[in-house]
Amino acid sequence: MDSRGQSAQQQAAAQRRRQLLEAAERVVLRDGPGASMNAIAAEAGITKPILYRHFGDKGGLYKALAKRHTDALLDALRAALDAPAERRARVEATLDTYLAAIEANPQVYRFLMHPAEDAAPLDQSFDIGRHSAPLLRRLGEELAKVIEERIDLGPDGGQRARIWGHGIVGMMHAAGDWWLGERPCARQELVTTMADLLWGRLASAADRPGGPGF
Amino acid sequence: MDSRGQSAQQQAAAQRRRQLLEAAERVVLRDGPGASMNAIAAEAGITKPILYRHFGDKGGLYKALAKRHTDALLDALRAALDAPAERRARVEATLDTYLAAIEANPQVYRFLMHPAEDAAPLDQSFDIGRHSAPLLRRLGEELAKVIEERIDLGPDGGQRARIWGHGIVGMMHAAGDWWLGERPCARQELVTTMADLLWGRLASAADRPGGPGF
DNA sequence: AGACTGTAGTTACCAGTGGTAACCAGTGGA
DNA sequence: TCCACTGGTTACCACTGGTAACTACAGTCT
Repeated sequence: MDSRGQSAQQQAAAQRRRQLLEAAERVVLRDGPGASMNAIAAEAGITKPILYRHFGDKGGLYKALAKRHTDALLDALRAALDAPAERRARVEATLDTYLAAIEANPQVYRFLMHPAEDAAPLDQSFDIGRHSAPLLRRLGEELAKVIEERIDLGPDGGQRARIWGHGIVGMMHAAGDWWLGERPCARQELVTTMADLLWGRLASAADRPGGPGF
Repeated sequence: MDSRGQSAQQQAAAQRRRQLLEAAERVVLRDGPGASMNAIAAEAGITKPILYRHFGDKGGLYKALAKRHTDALLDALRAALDAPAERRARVEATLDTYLAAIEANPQVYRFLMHPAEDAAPLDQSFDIGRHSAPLLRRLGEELAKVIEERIDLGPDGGQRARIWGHGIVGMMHAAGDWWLGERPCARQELVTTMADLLWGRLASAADRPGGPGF
């Protein structure tokens, strides 16, 4: 074996795989998540069966395609989360990083959030959320880990941290999705307002005069 | 026209439509969101084309199917939101209502959240989130309305209310989805912990000893 | 040289999907 | 009796994901 522990053939195969993934990405960006395997193969200058040899099935291709972006996003978020600053600043930086990413290329993140409903016809077992949004799950778990490591939440803190992790990620995602569709305000304002929500301003805000509180 | 403003024929058609929807619901609950039009038609004891006469296309059927459940859920949530109690109690009641609903029949809500990626092949315009989760959008807007009506958020309060509305709904959804998959704790604990998050406990919690704060 | 093996690539196909055109049968009214 | 209408059907279309069977060319061993 050579210095990297793989033969020249394996290396060539890996490079080919990268080329195919790039072609697939071009097509998905152009045609949306419903892009067909035929279209992807054509873009790569080949035909379907070799795609299947490399990636098994469409899910495999999409998973490989997703991995690169999720890893990149996760790295960026971890960096924001680990920056040397006080808690509020970190939260805002993390939110802003996420929003900047989805703003930069929305198609990619639409694809990541809704990756190919497969729905095996004979699968009796009900698998809610397994294919729904793996990226969100990963983000939630990751955030939960950071929260648990850094904040003292008393007994059962692990449980609380996970709930908060998934909850905050969901908040970020839903608000970001809505914002991206309507663009009702600047990114900074969205970030500040969401951080305010996490800082308890919903609880401390005054009732509107003349009605029962929310 | 008769007392309800429709002929007997129209009335019969509406009833037929209801029957078809019930059959469709049975199939979707059994086979998941990927259920085929053929299967639905067979369950209703008929064949495809009359489904298309009634609902136009699959999206139409699914939209009609979704409407009933979303309306029911929205009503329940509005009731919890409007109950005569203090703010915290209302928030908890609303969260609990949502979680109880998705717990009661998860399949229905999985269907509502991911209703049939259509992705018209020639649609160049990028429509992030338009088909992704109409129910979540509706919930977000609804909550935003309630927040705006009842809480004084100063100038630009409408904007803030919408951000919070979508954010809170996203939090509720993501945490609920995760919880439903793993069932790591009782519903009540999830509700309390999420409400704590909204009440600013993330901001007020102490750092873990020996590290920079989150 | 010549045979053997493995791999990239092809064509041609399969079952099943959403969707539609054309037709058939019964029913009420002129 | 003939006409329009309506619920329903069969038979099809283009296309999808996925696969089997084949060709063509690389390298290797005898």
